[in-house]
Amino acid sequence: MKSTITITQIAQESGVSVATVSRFLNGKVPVSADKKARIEAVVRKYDFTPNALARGLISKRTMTLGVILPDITNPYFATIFQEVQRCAAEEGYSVYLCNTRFHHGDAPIDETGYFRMMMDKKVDGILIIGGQLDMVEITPAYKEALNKLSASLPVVAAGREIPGAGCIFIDSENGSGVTTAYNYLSSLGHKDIAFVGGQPGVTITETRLESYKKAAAASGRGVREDLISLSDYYLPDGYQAAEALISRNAPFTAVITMNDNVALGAIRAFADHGLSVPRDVALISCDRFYFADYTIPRLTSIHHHSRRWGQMVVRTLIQAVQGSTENARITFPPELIIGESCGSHLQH
Amino acid sequence: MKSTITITQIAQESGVSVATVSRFLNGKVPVSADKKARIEAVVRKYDFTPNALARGLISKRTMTLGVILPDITNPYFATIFQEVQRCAAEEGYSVYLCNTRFHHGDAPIDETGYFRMMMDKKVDGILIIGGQLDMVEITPAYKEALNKLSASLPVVAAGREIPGAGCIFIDSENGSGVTTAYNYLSSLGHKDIAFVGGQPGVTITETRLESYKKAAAASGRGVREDLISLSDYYLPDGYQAAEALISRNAPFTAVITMNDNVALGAIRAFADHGLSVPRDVALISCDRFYFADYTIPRLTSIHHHSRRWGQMVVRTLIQAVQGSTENARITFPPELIIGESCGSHLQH
DNA sequence: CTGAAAGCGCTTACAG
DNA sequence: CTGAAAGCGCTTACAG
Repeated sequence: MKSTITITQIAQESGVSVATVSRFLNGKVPVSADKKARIEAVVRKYDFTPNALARGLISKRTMTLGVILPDITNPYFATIFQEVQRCAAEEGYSVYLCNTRFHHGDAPIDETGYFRMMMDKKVDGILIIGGQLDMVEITPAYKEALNKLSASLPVVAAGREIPGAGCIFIDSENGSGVTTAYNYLSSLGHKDIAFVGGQPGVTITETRLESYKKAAAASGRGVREDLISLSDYYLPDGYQAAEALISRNAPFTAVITMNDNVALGAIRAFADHGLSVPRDVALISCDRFYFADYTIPRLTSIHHHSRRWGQMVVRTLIQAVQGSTENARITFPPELIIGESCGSHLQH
Repeated sequence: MKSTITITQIAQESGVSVATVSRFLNGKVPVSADKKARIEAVVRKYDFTPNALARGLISKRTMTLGVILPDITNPYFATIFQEVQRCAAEEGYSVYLCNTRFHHGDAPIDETGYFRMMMDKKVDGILIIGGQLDMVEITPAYKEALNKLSASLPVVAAGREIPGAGCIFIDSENGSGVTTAYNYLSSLGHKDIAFVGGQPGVTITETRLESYKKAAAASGRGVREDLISLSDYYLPDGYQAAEALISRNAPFTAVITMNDNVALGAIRAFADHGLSVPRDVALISCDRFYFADYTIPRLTSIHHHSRRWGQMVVRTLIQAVQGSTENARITFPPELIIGESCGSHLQH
């Protein structure tokens, strides 16, 4: 539309060379006071800022980051992304957001298309959260694409570590939250504790399930497969998984759910089958979402500090972009937030 | 990191000029079959794709869009954004996401900084949803920045129309949903209907409040200011606004809330004050969020079809980018989804 | 159909 | 401190 002004015109009008204008703009090399003043006046007159494309083309830095994640409508990812984008903006970076999963039940689209897109756009670094990365079985095509990606730019991958992929891996989950949840439910007297939600074949689900099984085994009751009802991460999944659990007629008095979406779905299903949480079923969830303090009942859940985690992840990425090899991988211990859904507030 | 391959190298290895490779890559101009084959082989060998920066610099099209919105953790925006990004990706566009509001209670950051960022990055078009745009009082600085922005690239602005700003304005709200909600509550026998949530001074709040007042006036009972309790759009706001309403000791039997976050907060506040929804208070909300079918009680709310709306908005933007002047502004009538929160399922 | 050349708007050695 | 020049990796008239 409007013909935009360029550094050449600024130079002409200021009576200096483009090189000097460039130096003024970048502020690294000293420029004499009088030229500085002249340039500044012209720059201000036109409200000039340099073309980031031209700048990126020659300097090999675009001040641009890419984030690839499954589903921004999932509060877990939204919270992390928001923090990532905020910190990035503070450092002067713009960030692309690429979703790979759009509707509950739909197959996710291929992430590697985004890899290509981001490489072409010459982003300075990429953050991948979950998705194919988090599958227990990685396809060779995905691994190859990831290799290629991380060979050409810094990649921070939040999820399961893939040996030899050349990314900086950050693990967000070690299952300790589930252990805490299990033990807390045990301490309230529960013996038959079910596990609800999460997609089989995904690392985070398997990790949490593993912790659950270990805790169940340690409790002396042993692992009971009929108390495990997997599905996926959304509300309808929680609903269905809870219904499936109920239909088995296996006795249970408590459940651990994969996240707060699943928890809401499960609570709803229980209610529709005449079971009240926490009166009939105690519930503890993972990945505390923003609404957890306001549901009926308030959720008791494991807080994974996703906001702080997002900050840490983006800082790691920016450091990698800026050439640091240091691997500032601080982890935050998950924290049990007591609400009402496990019924402990009813006890004395 | 890895030195990337360029069109020049592809040309050399294929034994053709860079111009021919470029033509092959763009597929617009015919290339002879044998050269095509040779180039194709080399391109495939290196898995070559052109540098989007260089391409954008010369062609003036970056295949990049910018989205500026208040808060991606708000399900309303997340749903819209997701649809925008999906459609954009289908058309080959990458999209930047810029948040302006990060924490409940924090002041939003200045959007005009993002305007600059997006202009520098030479995005092909920008979508602005809400934020300062939606304030009843627009600051001169904002208006000037918006003018400048829309003078240099296509801008689709979802929110209140600002005369002379040069944007394509799309209105998402005419208050008719609130009218529907009010009338429905009336038909259930409610006389004292309150309005809860929403930030004063924001167009969407004022528009809905206006509809509420009109409906109240039309009902014969008149507008009662003590039944209006504004605040903001988040859960804690719904909670506080509901508490404020209760504390006034003005009788009411039903409420209309600004959105489903506010609804959840309000329901929670009512519960904490011994009021059950829908037994003691009937509730209808706006901006149906994804969890509305799973809360206790299930929410009755006005569905604004934000997914379809997002599709329409991004298509309008892409058309504008591609030079269309047509203003494909289809609107979807809001739809009342009956859940349980207004208690109609209890009546016979 | 095709190549040589100009040019997009910058940055950065290089030589003063 | 400063300018002329080369160059980033492409596209696109222009002339065949």
